[in-house]
Amino acid sequence: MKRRVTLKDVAKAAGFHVSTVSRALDPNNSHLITAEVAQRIRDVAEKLGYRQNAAAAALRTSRTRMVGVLVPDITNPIFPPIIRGVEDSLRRHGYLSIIGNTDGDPKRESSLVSMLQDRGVDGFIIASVELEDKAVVSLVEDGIAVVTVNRRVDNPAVSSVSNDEGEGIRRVLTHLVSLGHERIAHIAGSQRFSTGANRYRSFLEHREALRLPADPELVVFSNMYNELEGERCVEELLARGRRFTAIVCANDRLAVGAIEALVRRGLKCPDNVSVTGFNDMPMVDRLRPPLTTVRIGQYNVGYQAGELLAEMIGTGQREASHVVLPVDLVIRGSTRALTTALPEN
Amino acid sequence: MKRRVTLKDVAKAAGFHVSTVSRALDPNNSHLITAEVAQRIRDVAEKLGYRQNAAAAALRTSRTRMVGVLVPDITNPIFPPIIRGVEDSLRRHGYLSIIGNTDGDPKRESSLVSMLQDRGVDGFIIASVELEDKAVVSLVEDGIAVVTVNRRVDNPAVSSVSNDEGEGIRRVLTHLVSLGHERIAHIAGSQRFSTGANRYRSFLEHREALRLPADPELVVFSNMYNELEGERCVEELLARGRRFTAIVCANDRLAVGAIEALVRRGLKCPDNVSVTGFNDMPMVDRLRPPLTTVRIGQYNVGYQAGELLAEMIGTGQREASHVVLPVDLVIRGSTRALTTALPEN
DNA sequence: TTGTAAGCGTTATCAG
DNA sequence: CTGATAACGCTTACAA
Repeated sequence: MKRRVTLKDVAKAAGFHVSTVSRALDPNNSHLITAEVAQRIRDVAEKLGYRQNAAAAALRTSRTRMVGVLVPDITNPIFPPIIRGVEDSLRRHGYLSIIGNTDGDPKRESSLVSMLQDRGVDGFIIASVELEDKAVVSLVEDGIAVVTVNRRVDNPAVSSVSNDEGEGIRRVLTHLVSLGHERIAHIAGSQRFSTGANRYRSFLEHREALRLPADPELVVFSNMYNELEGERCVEELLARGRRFTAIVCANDRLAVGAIEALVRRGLKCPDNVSVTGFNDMPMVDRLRPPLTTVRIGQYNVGYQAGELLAEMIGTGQREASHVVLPVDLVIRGSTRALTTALPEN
Repeated sequence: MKRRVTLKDVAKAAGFHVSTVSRALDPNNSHLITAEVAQRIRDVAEKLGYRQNAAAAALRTSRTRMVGVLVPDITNPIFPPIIRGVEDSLRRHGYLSIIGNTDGDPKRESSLVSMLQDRGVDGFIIASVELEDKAVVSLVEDGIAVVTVNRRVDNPAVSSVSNDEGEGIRRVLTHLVSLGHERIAHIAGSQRFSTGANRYRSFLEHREALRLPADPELVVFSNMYNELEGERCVEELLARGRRFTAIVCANDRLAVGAIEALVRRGLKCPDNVSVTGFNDMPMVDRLRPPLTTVRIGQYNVGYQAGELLAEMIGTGQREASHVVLPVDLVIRGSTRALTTALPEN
């Protein structure tokens, strides 16, 4: 295990001073150096296998070229493509991403944040925020570069890249209406998250705009975005005894659970009840029935967040931006035109 | 944006020297200090909001408490649980994980490796290795701590944590035989990967042990672990015109593609052909039909790899270990007893 | 048990 | 354009 080659080694071998070598090797400063000297130095460095010691550089410049990426749980299929987008973007700018799983626990989140701050990350991309997220807001107030992705904080000072949830829900509802549905239920996401809150608000808004019956009993709130909650919410919906012919779910996992619960109760999707999701996560096109859902550009939302953060770090600019990306309705097998026979549950 | 609190600040505030403060704050050295002094210092540090500057510590000790985690593509559903296991384990030991996607490209892999070495990571967990992986072997030869996870390198000097592929295939085959199947095809994984090679070898081995017909035309090799390749392989299998009543696929994604191609050709699974997968990745229990597959402990394989790496880093021990974890057969709907009517394709 | 001082490898400032 | 020098914040012999 041999000692790493340092600037000093290169300097000695090349016959120049370390500071000259440092400049020659830094693209931003190499123009200060005679071109051929710079080239010679680069050759020597290459030959010796010189690699910058990132810790030393970080200590000196107090920039680590690392960013922290916080997600609730990498295991949730929605996040990998987002993370991938973030990483690809950030890597192009020379940043490495450190990923942390918060499990949606604010305590874990702030402990992770401080762990990453110890490491001196240059910024944060956060997918795990809640609408009221003190940790994130105070990060921003301290002048740290932060971009939330997919979700937003209820504070315009925190930059974000998110999806056009309103448009997604509008497209879902008009699609269902075009199929003849009127009594449409909603399994809402947790209102602690901007996604849950926005989709719910849009549901109400467009339900009204489309002049659909506004029965509050047709909305049930989930606590988490998972299949089990989807099942529970359908059970609750059925228990309320209101008639409905379609369910708009706040995300795909809820929809998957919802369909499962319907089947268990002898109701078929889409024959008896149409169901829609949100996100178009991997595999939902292969389910039976394939899920009608709103496609978000998962990779892209991550990529754009990376770009935005890189710019904030690079320029030192801390003015907040809010990027909202377009969505698409993907019509598949879980929605169907209303026929004569309506279920009377 | 105020200056960070340093040891010196704490020292001044507490009325001790920085070295004393450093020791007091380091659990490994605090025993060298009068207990109450140590406590007082910790209190002051806390009050001032002291956070260690990791870059400075790393520069001094040349240990960063970061590890590199390389996967082919985080977007592939098999990896998130593994990564999660790695991270959870490593975090308990105080390490942060930096994840990189290689896309299965050896060039990208070695570029990532050197990027991470620049950053001075203390070790590597690599899920993206091929059987002949020069980059990884030379890493190990340089004395770097490396553990491969899920896959192995064809070199016993490289530590690994993997699954009992042989047992998995054995269970699959005996299951199929118990259902009356005899002419069993195999869609093998790429032989560049230990998983593909092991599962293929085990297939041959147990096919012989079970005295099944050994028709080489019943094996077709995929190039990548994805659905499209599964489809292609089934097409090839059908084109060969040999009779078969079951297909053992080297992994779940191949199986998903295989079933799709079968359906397209008017063959039903499991009615006409039984299909098995490997990995039990998320969602395959919700497909139609739900996939019979071999369950590996995805989280656990990652966790164990993290433990092993942490130990290697901690002790400096570089002797290779090879951990092989048990697997389970999960019988679901994609396999069925052979009935009278055999398809004659 | 605590203090002193050197040095990890860079980069930035200042001279020349 | 290049060289000398200091300093980033921490750890660790060694000295007291």
